[in-house]
This record gives sequence, structure tokens and C-alpha cells, in this order.
Amino acid sequence: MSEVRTRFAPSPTGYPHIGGMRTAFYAWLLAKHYNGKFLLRIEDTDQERLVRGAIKQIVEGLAWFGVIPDEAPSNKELSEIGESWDGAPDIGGQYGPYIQSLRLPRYKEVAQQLIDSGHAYRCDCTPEMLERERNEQMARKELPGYSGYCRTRNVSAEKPHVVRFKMPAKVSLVLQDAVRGRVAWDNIPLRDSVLLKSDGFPTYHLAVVVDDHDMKISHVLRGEEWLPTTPLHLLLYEALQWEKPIFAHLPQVLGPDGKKLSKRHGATAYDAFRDDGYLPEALFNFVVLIGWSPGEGEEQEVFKIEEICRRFTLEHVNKAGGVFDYNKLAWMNGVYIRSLQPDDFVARVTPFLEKAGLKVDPQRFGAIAPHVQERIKLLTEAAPMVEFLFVDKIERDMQQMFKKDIDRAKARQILTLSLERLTKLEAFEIAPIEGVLRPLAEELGLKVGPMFGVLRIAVTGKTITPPLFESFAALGREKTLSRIEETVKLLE
RNA sequence: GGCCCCAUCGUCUAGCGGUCUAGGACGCUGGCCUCUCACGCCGGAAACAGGGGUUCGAGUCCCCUUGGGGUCACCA
Repeated sequence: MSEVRTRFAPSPTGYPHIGGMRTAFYAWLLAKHYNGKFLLRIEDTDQERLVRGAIKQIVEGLAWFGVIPDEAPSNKELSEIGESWDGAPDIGGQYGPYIQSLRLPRYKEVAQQLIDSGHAYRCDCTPEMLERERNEQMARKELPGYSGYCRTRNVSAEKPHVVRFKMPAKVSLVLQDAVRGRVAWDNIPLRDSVLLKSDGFPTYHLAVVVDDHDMKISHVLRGEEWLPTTPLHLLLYEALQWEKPIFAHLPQVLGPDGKKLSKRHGATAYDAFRDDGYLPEALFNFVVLIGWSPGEGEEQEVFKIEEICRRFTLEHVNKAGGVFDYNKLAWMNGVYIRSLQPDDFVARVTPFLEKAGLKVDPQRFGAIAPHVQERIKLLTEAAPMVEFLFVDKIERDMQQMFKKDIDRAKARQILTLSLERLTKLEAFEIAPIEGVLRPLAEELGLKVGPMFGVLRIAVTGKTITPPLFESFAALGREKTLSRIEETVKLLE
């Protein structure tokens, strides 16, 4: 097989969406699997919907997941359109520019070629005319679209115009799609689509065909929403007498309601996931598994990225859309968090603690971190669990101490005696702490559960914390004792 | 509405005619472990949308119905 070359070709019209990211992952995985090349191309042909900074977000978003294109817009290209930024990776490549607004002459050239060969024509119909035409067609319940009025009018190139494709009257086509198999259009009517807009920019249809051809793309991976316009693209390849790439129309990522995943489903931008405390490797693993599985009876679901790379082929890409299950993602994120090296976990979670307003003491946190690591699914969940270590004053809801076996007097007794025994400890460490507290429970005829509950609230203010002795040891003698003392006073 | 795509537990999926009394995972749930919460372990409920064919034999192939989705711009 000749070299596999795939591309991710987003239009910079907004934030990078997780569904779109998956398309990039698949394209990247396919290229890597076959030792090919993965490129990033910016499709900025809609000047009205451009969003400044979107390209940066796309590039950085991919990088966050470890997806680095082999070919992509160079810094020079970026600055030509005023979208460069500090620290932008200067990638480039021999098939550039990789930004469509920088390739306008090429599209014009191909459009002219199509006019010359009789496959396209200039059209100067006004939007008003088109609008009226469309309304009439709708009223007659016809297929809405351009009638072909200018086909034979030979509109001058001097006048403002668009270039339209001369669509055959009835079209029958067959596509061998790499994920869907045979897709056929049998004698369908199609209208003359615009190829080149009046502002000199190409439409998606022209640009994508020209660039995929020029950049020697071997596999076109895109969402299945593109399937209905594929006949146009196929016809374009034929009119140009270009070899077609392999098409793979990917199933969509759906929201919980079964509709295409979008903003209204909540967090879908990659940076929202990042801020919510998801690990990129977990998100990547999870998202790839919507619409692809290793097959072959494999029952494992958590894979290293290299492993996914090794096993990824189009054969096991599903046809049906898949719902994005936040629940399962959270579970998987927890699995990834637990598998982190302890110091790596500390490094990743510390920014989240700081963002929660905690002044983190590395010493104290390091002691308790492994216990936190095992208890959270999102990095954002760590802060409330260790807050007691890093604040001066804690809030306590005393009512939570009182259970069936424990009233106010009992709580005081527990705290007073604990304080007494703990104070006598030579080394304020985990084992010695346990050594005095457990016997005390027995002495008082209490189960450790309820008794430790009282101490937990007294010292941490929470009902959910890392293990008690470990928490005390991490907090240190002074603070632990003073908080117990404080609570005793509060109970009076 | 036209065209196109899709259809296995609530969700992600395995299954490529017999090994399926349909497997795994999330979630849910019963239990064990246990200082709270988690983790871990053991168990449970839960699916081939319906109807026709083809075949000795259909979750697996074909057709229809139903249901869902996408798309019909000088947006991608």
C-alpha cells in the first residue's frame, strides 16, 4: 500500500469540540498505525464565521492529548493570517500552505479548469433571485435549489459572480465506504452547487476535494453528516479526472438524548473537560471507544495510547452512533488517576487544589496524597477532601457527631480522653495513633465507626476524609490536638 | 417531505451461519472487606425492535415494517 496520509480539517469557527476531536484521533491513529502521516489543515473559507484564536485552541487541544501533526500550518502561514501565537509549534510541510485562505489562487485555477472543460459555469444570480426561486420550489414541494438559469448565459468573468458545478440531471453513484461498505445513490436529482463564492473563496466542496488531492490524502475520515454531500465530491473527482481517496464516514458522537453531541449537552469543549479534572489519556481512551473497539473478543477497555495505536484499524469502527456516557468516562478517569505514579498524581492534582484556594504544603499533602488518589474520580474532587490540612479554621456541623450511641456528653468524653492519650504520644505517627485510639474505643464500649466519626468531624470538619490516623499524622500533632481541644470547648 | 445512514442489556460494546441457555464494561443492585468515603473481591437483575423469507440451522444473510439519526445554503 502506498503511504497512508490522513488529515484533520476543522474550520476555525469555535472551540474544539470533543466529537470533532475524536475524528482527529481516528485520523491520527490510522496514520500512526500504518506508519503514515497525519496532517492538520485549517478550513477557513467562511470569512463570516471565523473566530480569532480558534486555531490556537485546536492545535493546543490536540497537543494536550499528545496528538502532534506531521504536517501543519507553519508559523509563517499563521502570521500571514494574523493568527500566530507565542510558543506555536512551527511544523509546516511540503504540501503547504495548510490554511485554505492562503490557497485561493489554486481554487480559482481549478474552478477555471472546470469551466473550460464544461463542468462548471459562472452565475450572477442575486441572493434575492435565489430566495424567490427557492420559495416557489418549496410551494410546489419540489427539491429546493438552483434551477440552472445561468448554465447557458455565459456570464462574464468581469461581473460579480459565483462558479457553479454543472450537475448531471440524474445521478447514480456508488461509494465503497471504508466503514459503511457500499453506499448507493440511485437516480437522485441534485442541484448545481456553488464551488467558488463571489468573494473569491471556495466552498467546502471545492476546497476539500482540491486540497485532499493536492496533499495526497489517502483516507478521508469525517463525520457521517458528510455522507449526503459525498456525491458532489465524487462527481468533482471524476470531472477533474483525479484518483479518489478512500472515504470513511464515522458514526456520530451523541448526547444522552440521542442527538448529535453539542453545547447544549453541557461540557463538550476539550478545555472544559480539562478544567473539570479529567486526564487527557483517560478522555482519549474513552472517546476512542465510542465507535471503535479492538474486537476479537477483547474484554479489556483501558489501553495505553500505544496499544490503541497498534490495534486501531477501520475494520472495527462501528456504523451506529454512540452516546457519550459521562458516567463511564468518570469511572475510567478514576482508573487512570489510580494508575498514576504517586509523584505524578501530586503534580497533576496540585494545580486543582491551588485553584480551589488552598495553599498547599507539599510535605503534608505528600503524606496523604496516595489516600486521596484512591478516592477520587476527578481531580477537582481532591480539594474538599484535604481542605482541613491547609486552612487555619475549619467549620464543624456538631449535629453530625450525634448518633444513637453518642450524645453530647459521650462526644465530649471521647474527645477528652482521646486528647489525653494522644498528647502523651511520643511519636505522632500513624501506628502509635492507632495504638491509642482503638483500645480507647474498646474501653468506652464503642464501635470504632461512631467513635472515629466524632474525631473525624472534630479535626477535619468533614464526614468524608482520607483514613483517620493518616489524616492526623499528616495534619501534625499541634493542629490535631488543638482542634480536638477546640471542639471540646464548643461542646460545653 | 426527498435522499442517505443506522438498529444486541438504560449506556459503550463482543458477536463476522452452528461453540449464544448471547460475553465484557459503566451504571443499578445483594453481599464480603472496612474508622468515614473509596478501592478490591464475590453474586444478581438487565438486550438480539417487529414480521416475512434464505438455510438442515439465524443475533449473524435478504426484504418489508417500525423506530432513531443525518442532510437538503455563496456554513462547514
